[in-house]
Amino acid sequence: MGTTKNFFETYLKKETLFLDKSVLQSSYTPDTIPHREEQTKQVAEILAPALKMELPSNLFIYGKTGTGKTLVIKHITSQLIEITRPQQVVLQALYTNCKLKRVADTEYRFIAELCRTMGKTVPPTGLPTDEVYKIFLRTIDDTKQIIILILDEIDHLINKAGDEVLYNLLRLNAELSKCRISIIGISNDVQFIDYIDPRIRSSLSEEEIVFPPYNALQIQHILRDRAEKAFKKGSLNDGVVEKCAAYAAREHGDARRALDLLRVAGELAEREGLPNVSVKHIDLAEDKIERDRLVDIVTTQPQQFQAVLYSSINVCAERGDVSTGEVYDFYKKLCSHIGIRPLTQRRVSDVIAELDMLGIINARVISKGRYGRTKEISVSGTNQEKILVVLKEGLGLK
DNA sequence: AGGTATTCACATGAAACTATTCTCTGAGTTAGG
DNA sequence: TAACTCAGAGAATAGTTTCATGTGAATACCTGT
Repeated sequence: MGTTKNFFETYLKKETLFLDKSVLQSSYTPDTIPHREEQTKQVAEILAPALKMELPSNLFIYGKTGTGKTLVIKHITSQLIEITRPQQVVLQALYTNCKLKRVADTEYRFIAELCRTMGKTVPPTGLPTDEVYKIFLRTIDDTKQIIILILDEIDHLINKAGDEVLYNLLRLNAELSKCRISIIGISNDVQFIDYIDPRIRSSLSEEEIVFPPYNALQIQHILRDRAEKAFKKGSLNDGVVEKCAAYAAREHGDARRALDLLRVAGELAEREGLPNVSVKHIDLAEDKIERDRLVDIVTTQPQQFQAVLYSSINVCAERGDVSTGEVYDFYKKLCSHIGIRPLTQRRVSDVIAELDMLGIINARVISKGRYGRTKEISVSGTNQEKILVVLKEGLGLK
């Protein structure tokens, strides 16, 4: 008790490295977006007609994660709304992230989500889908206005729900009398547009803008900008920003990642009670971020997934690369041991594929000729111990 | 030796089934006037 | 008679199971030299 109190007291007294940590968080919106002037201008030009109550073209934006797509769009739409507020032009920007709200991965839920952002309460299930469409229509069509619908990570939505959603959305304008909708799609996947119906494609991407990745220098610039606000003077050693930028540039110029890296490195240094962040903290930070990510994913997996993962790790530890069948055998024994009903091999095969997608294990299909065709499963294990602990916890093993 | 055909051990697909959540509807029930 | 309750029908989703079909290449099996 007393020691905890002491700890808190010294904690409070301890010098912090940060001035304002929130500057490094992904929710932070800077006033200016460096190295995105060109894109900002393009988007502004495309959306400008909305000011005169004309419908802007539909827009499609590509770019890898952390290239500032969302930032630019949010920035511009909020400015647009700011300007229109005193005038009689009514403009609304509806922003939906199709991935973050992982509930919105079917057509029904997606539309329901839109209704909810409009302030309507829609039951999560129980209504026919077109009923929800009607609710949405009625809600937006009661005033003369322009709506800019922003669909972030749209590829996610289409992958799960199919492209009919888009078709219906695009057709919506025909059924509206007072209100007009313009759609902005944002996607990480550059090839995504090739997979959807050409008719939808042409009307959805009347305009296209590509956000190229930042290069190392640009990331350095961004980092320095933010670091100046986030950290106290002189708390970053030489080379820290450079190294952060280099790491992030290696990963297709992801600025968000660079910022995370810097923030976590700062936290680590601070926890050690050091007066400044040094290069080695970047490495530690990268390790920590990866480990946290894995542990987080694993704990949130359903029990069956955990069981399959546990089996994979164990069998792999025993004899290196293994096949689906071997994992399945172990898995069946595990199930009877802990008393859960085993899934079919068909399902386990899918589960393994999904675990592979999550990056927890590696599975690739190989043919061993006469000896069949199977997945070759391996576990790249730098952080296995921690994951195993989590798994045993989740499965109720000693 | 060179060329086909087999064959293994799953992969991959599609459809159908189960369980669950949630709304809506209308019949039956209740309580108050 | 109005208000309330409650079961059942329907809509929708997640997670499987069942059934069916596909598949890459190491081997087995030919064939003709």
